[in-house]
Amino acid sequence: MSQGERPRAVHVIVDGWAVSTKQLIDGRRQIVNFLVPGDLCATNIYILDRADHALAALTHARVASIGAADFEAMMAASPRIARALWWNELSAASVQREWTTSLGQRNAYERIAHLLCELYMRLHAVGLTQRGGCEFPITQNDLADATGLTSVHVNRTIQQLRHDGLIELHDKRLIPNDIKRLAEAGLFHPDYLHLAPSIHGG
Amino acid sequence: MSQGERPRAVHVIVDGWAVSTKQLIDGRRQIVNFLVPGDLCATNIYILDRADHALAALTHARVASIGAADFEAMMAASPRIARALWWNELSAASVQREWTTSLGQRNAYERIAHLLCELYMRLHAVGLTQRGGCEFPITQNDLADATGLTSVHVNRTIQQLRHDGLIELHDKRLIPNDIKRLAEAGLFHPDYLHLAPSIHGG
DNA sequence: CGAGAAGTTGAAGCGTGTCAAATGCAGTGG
DNA sequence: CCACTGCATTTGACACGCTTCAACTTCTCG
Repeated sequence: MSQGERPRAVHVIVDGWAVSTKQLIDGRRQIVNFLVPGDLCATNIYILDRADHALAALTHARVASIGAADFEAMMAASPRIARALWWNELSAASVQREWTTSLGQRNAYERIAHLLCELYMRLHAVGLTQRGGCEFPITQNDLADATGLTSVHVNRTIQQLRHDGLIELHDKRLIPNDIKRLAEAGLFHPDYLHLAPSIHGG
Repeated sequence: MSQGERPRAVHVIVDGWAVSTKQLIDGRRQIVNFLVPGDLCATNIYILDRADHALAALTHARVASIGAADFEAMMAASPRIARALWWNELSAASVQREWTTSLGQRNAYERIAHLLCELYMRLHAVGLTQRGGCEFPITQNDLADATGLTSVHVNRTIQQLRHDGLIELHDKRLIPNDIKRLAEAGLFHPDYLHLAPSIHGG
């Protein structure tokens, strides 16, 4: 999906990673969210005009699409589903506020620590961590676009995190060696993710 | 409403200004949105656990509250209202993404120009502009907390905007002298606000 | 008329950006 | 199997936007 396009369907990431991005007219690009398996996106089929952000796959990814009509029918048919969709939208908004806060208040080191924490926790919540680590196909360039830093500075900051024993990061895998200290370093507090309630509403 | 509190009601700003803020454990504060008359907030009564952000009045303000039960009844009773509320939530999310982009990609000058543009347009959309200007009760300190800058640098940047003839800002009033150039300076494109459709859905 | 909040100013320092080049690594084709 | 290509990562030197600190001024309002 491209920025400015009229969205036609709701997408669910089945497999793989994707990003949601916004682009300024002069080309600067901001990644506004990472999407991992289980994540919904483009719920804004309700907003009739153009999409304000773009979606792109980071890895080879499988994506399920639900047409607008089906989506609305689903919402109408089951209050339980409607509620779950509300819940999903609201917790996505909460994550977006946390990103705003990160970019506004945290420095490079805290920002990256926080982002790594968030992604690890989100993957953990959907059972996608193994042996204390997780897949991590994000390039330092993408991290730069997500954190509002340059890739050069991202590189230096990651080296610092490694040196401080907080993470291992290589071969597209992230291992938070000391997730507690990583969370402290990033002033990370998982509440904003609103995780845990696998069954919600009713 | 405080961060960490269990939200009880949906609020509507009837009159006056408010802010939605997030605070880090060490005290740093980020303003994640400004709320002007007509704005809804704390729709997250659906998220059962704690509020991830706080609400505070900036000026003397009148606020209407809708209890959770009434709110849900309203949604259930009228698909039209439900749809409007969805629309409201989705466009709020869009604004939040734009803020993320601002903090990540725009420099101080662009950031402030963009924010002033946004607020002016939002006020304009609800008929709260007069003679090419609008009320502007936001202190430079608040602007700093919203843009992730220091108040000192906000001050200098505003002086620059004044000097460049883009705005007048005094006595709690903002006058965008040249809104077109201000928008250009802030790389502002109003699409993300999803304004205009006063009657929506159906 | 006094006191606190908001706005303004100057000088110095630091975090992050910029530019440029080197290195490593995976895929491709000869 | 090796040259070739392109992308991701790493490194160094230098520049600059923004912060910090501290003082001063101007407003607001009881």
